[in-house]
Amino acid sequence: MSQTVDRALSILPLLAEGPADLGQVADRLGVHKSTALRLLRTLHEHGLVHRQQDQRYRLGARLFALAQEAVENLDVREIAHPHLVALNEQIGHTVHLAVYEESEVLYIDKVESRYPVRMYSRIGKPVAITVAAVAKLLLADLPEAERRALAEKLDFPMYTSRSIPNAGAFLKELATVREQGWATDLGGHEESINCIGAPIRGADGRVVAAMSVSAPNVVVTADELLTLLPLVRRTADAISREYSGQPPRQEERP
Amino acid sequence: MSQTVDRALSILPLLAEGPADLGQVADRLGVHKSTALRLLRTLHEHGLVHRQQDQRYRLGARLFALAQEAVENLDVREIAHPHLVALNEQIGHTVHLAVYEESEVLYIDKVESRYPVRMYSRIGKPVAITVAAVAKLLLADLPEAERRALAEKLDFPMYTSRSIPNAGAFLKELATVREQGWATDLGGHEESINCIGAPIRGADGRVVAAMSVSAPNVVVTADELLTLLPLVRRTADAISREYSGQPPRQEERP
DNA sequence: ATGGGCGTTGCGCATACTGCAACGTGATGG
DNA sequence: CCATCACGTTGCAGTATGCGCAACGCCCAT
Repeated sequence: MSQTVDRALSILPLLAEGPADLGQVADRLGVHKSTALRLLRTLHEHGLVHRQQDQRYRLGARLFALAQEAVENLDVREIAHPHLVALNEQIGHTVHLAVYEESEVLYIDKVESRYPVRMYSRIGKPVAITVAAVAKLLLADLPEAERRALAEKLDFPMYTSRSIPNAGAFLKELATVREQGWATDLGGHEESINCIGAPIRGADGRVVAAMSVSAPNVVVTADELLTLLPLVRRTADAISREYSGQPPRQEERP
Repeated sequence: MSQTVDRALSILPLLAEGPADLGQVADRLGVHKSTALRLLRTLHEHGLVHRQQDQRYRLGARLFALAQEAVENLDVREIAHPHLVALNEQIGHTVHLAVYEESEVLYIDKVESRYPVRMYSRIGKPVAITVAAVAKLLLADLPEAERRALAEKLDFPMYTSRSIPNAGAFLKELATVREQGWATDLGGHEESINCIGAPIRGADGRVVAAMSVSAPNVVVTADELLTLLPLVRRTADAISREYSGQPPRQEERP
């Protein structure tokens, strides 16, 4: 690898600790001042480093801009898809991916069950927001005030006898989901269908998407479905890691 | 400046647009593939670049971590102080700097008036949150739900006849402040004291602090104070630019 | 089978980076 | 008030270091 670049990049974590002047940078790099100066100049031209008027250097605005731009251009679906397919191949049931957008939860990807019995859902279609596992996961991560405001606005249709009936019960359920880090929908939308879901998180820990596995009673019981939970959570975590740009753990290739 | 580092850093904005493979990077840099490979490897070792399993490169987790760390280590007060002093020297009145923290607005810096008449305020002391100009500026930037939740919780003491009396009036005032980008307190806290304030924003546009200029009626009338508004706003903008690591505009050295 | 596209490696050459020493400047203190 | 120091900056000569080339291995598609 490149020595020059290596040295230059070593400056960044150093400046992350706090502002430093030329001498300090040169010392900690173990190079001559003039060398450090040239490196800092280059970093400066790219905006990664900012020079304050006491001449000391700190990290620059470009760093934020880059991180932000990268996040905006990140496509959860693209990253998640191979993982979802792999999971589907392993367990056979329908797998969903959903995001929260403007007070709605939308399916953005789906891998169909291998079994003949299928369920009604369509990519781009809003989710039954008061009962679906993915909806619970996404809403559970909202700031408390927003969560409460949204809960007040919602209708709570009784799709089945096990649907969540009102805002109070809903907020309580969200608290549980937030606590445990996974969610279920056991016959709350369609009497005979159960779901288990897990959240996908970005680099900052915020939930950016949620995935779920759905199966009808006739194929597996709710209890059997729940035994798949560790697998689902591991898949979601693997997607989270890859989405946030961290190296994948061993043995977790999709 | 350094050619190698220059090339390496040029890769970052390129990858911010989206994932790219080795060939694309080499082409856009105008260098041989082997060169691009070495640069990418170095970036990779520092975690700034992440390799997904289709072999393409994207920005890595370290970049996000650095950006976040940089934000945390930013000290608004340190950056703002010389600007506040310069403003005080120019206009003579008391200048305040305040931030929002855990449902409170706190003074974190103050430059005393040159005039004998002073006002009561202390660094670290919570601000009269329902009337102070700085409080309005900071609260006006909160997410709508949080703003409303906070307004409901607050008391609205009638310091003077012009104090804001209730949550409704307060939220309306915040909407105005949010709209116009500056705020006043005309005798709302102490009958004879007026304030004008402006927000200080970070790189992402969020309000990170607010500053204000205060003066008693006996020195300048409210109308006279308002003529200083452009100056205050320009100072706040200069601080914002420096805080977010952008180069200062000409003729705006503190 | 066979070709093309891709990432990777080893190597010789010269470019571009390094460290030194000297200079300018602004602050400190005797 | 000048001396001294500390710090950033500049020009330069030597060479370490990064460069492009060409060849290799691999996988996929034809």
